[in-house]
Order: sequence, then C-alpha cells, then structure tokens
Amino acid sequence: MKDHPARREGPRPPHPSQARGEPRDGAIEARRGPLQGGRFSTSPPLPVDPIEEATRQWRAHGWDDAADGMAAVTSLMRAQAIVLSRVEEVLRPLGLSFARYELLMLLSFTRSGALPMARAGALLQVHPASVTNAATRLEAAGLVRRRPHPDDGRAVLVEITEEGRAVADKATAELNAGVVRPPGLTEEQVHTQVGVVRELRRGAGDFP
Amino acid sequence: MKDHPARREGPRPPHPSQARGEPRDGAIEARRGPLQGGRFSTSPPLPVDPIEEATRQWRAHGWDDAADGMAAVTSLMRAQAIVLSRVEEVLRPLGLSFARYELLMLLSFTRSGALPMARAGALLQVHPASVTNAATRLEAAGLVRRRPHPDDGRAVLVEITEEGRAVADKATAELNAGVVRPPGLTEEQVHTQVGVVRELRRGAGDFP
DNA sequence: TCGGGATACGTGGACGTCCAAGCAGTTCGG
DNA sequence: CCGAACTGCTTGGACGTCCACGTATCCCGA
Repeated sequence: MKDHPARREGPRPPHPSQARGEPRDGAIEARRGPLQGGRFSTSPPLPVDPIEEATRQWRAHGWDDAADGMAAVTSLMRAQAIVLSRVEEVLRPLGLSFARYELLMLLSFTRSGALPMARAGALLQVHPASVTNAATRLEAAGLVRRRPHPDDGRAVLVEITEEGRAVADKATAELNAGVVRPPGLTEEQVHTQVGVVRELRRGAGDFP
Repeated sequence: MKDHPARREGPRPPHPSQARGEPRDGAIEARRGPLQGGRFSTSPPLPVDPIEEATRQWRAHGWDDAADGMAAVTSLMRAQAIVLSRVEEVLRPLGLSFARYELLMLLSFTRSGALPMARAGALLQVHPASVTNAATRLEAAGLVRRRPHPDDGRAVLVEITEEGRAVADKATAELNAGVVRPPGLTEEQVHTQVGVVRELRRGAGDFP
C-alpha cells in the first residue's frame, strides 16, 4: 500500500522550476494540465494508453473474458495513485498526509473531539497499527493528544487539539478548492463512480 | 503510499513453499464471504457505511458542493485497498506481489522478453526506483534476469526467465479465475468504471 | 574535439499499510 | 472467585511508492 502508495511530508527544496533552470519568476508556473498526478521517467509521454494496450494483449492471449476485469483492476490502481498524488500535493505544505488528514477530520466530526484508537481504525477501515502511526505523527505535530480512556484501561483516546482543528479546517478549504471541486469529472460520473464502489465495498463486508 | 496504498507478501507465516512442515490440509479454511478485502478491528462490522456518514457530515458543515467529491476520493481509496488486497491474496502463494506481477506480465508481452528499466517504468507508470525494487526481488526469485543494454551503457535490460513465464502464466490463470472473472460488478459497471478512469488518466497526462 | 546537460540506475530515507507478537486490562464461565 | 479467552494498543518487520543524491554514460552544440 498499499498504496498506495505515495506520500511524503518533509521539505522539498528543489522545486521543478529551479531544477529546470527556469529563469522566470516562478509566478505562474502554470501546472501543466489540471494538476498532474505523477508522471516519471524523463522520456516523452506515452503515445498510447498503456492500459488499453495491455487489454489488447490480454485478448490476444485468449483471455477475452478476463480482459475487462484486468483493465478495471489496473485502472483502479492508477486512478488511486493519481488522486492520492493530487491530494497530498495540496496537503504537503500543511504538514499533513491524506491518512493523517482523514484521522483529523474523523475526530473533528465527533462531539467530544475524541475517539478510542480502535474505533477510529474501524471507521477509517485501516489496520490498527496504521492508526497508531498516524496518531503518533499528529501528536508530534501537536494536532492531536492521547489520553487514557476513563472507563477502559486498555483503550486510548485520541483527541483533536485546537491547533488540530485549525489545520483541519485550512486543509479542508484547500482540498475543496484545489482538488475536489474542480470538475475533473462530471457530477454524474462521480455519482456513478461512488455507487459502483459502494457495491464493491458492501460486497467486501465493509457494511451491511 | 501511498498506497497505496497497502501491500505485503513476505511474512506469510506458514511460508507456503518451504518453511513449515506440511500445512495440514488447510483445504477449506473457507474464505469468509466472497474474498473480503481487508477488515480489521475485532469489533462487529459497522452498522452503516462510513463513507456515506462522512458525506453527511460534509454537508452538515456546509461543504455541500465538495461532499460528492470527497466521497469519490475516499471511495476510490477504499476500492483500491479492497481490490489490491484480493489480488495479493491470490498472488501471495506464488511469491508474487501485484507490482512484481505487473512487471512480469509486461515483460512477457514483449517479443524479446526484455525491456530497459526506464521503459518498463514508463509503461507501468511508476517511479523508476519502484522498478528497481521489483526487478531486484524478481531477480532474487529467479523470475527475471538483468542484462546490460547492448547499445547503451547506461541502460539495463530486465529479461523474463523461463521460470518467470511459468509463474506468470500460473498467476494469470489464478487471478482470472479468482478475482477478475467473478462478477463482483456488472460488465456495464466495469466499462463505466474504466471509461471514467480513462478520462481521469488522460487529464493527468498519462497519454494524449 | 570537448565539455556541459540530459539520461539511466542504484541507494538511502520517509511514509503508509499490513501482519505477527507481546503486554496489559477486561470478561466470562465453571 | 479465579483463570482462560478476548480486547486494545504498541512495536518491529516487510513491502511498495516516492524523492533526493551520486555515479556512469550518452549526446549535442560551441
């Protein structure tokens, strides 16, 4: 993880602008395209869609009935990488990763601003160890605080701090403006997408 | 990752191949449900869809126009985790991860069975370092071989071995049967999904 | 011809994700 | 009432992904 996959957080001194010997004031730097989600290799962009090409190969090998499925799988992987990349690009300046942002928002939606670690893990649908990881880093940044559970000696409550709320609000505003709202997809496409995935998730036992 | 977002492969406890003495006919072990994609926390399954709940919160906070977008993002992340989990569950017994499987298949589709590392990275759309990683592990398993590029002293060719082809074929057969073919989604849903993502990828500059 | 810039890889580090194991606190049945 | 089974959390590992560097090689223009 996945992957998932891409994340960082530290300082990134050499911005693409200077590495390229870009003389101009970085003023506009016009993101090529609507925020590209991660293209590597210095070579020129591919002339054809690699996934479509793979699908062709699949059929050529006689796996016709599996071709669409594989295309769906690889498409999904790539889509996740692209979107995650865009999200983290926005979050990075705030010292957040998407995982940490999710935990922070989850806590901010709570009445008391606190949740037992296990509960958070269940709601975020990630492994308990991942919650520990995120909580530790958020705590180091002063965005959350750990507190023993009053009624259960085993449990630990993660509680969002005032600063945490502030950062979460700022992050949300920037995400809404920079990634979510910009229509990369039609409203209908988004609905379809979410609907399809909901069935997938239900089938995986995410919820009844 | 992200990543992804999520992945593993090494520490399967009863090293299927060598480690343990014979695993008693673990024959049935009945996968609960249709191959669940990763549910943690011992607590009972959630009573409601956490993503839907989050969307509700989003609206309640006045971010109506961003609610659907956030739902799309989180849905995508979860979908990727679920599918990746299922795929790797099938590949694990073969000593493969999805990343390694992809590289292996890419090579198998080549006439000569070999590609320069950079070319592979471009086609798989992952960072060059990821290719190095996958190639190293596949090489250790004897599934690929590294060879200096005949015409370019900088480049390295990764070449699939006979054993690599055999493992790749076996993996493909099992993936087709165990994950891809089983209709978790309608054929139409799959097409829609792939189509939507294709636009996303095109927008990200994956291909013209 | 020659030197600077571009390209190809590998390495080390940061992160997130998962699993397995270990420790402590809770529950429940005999 | 006590021990076994169960929970909750943390730690240490493995893996994949990306970035920043360093090194070797290639290529092109002065």
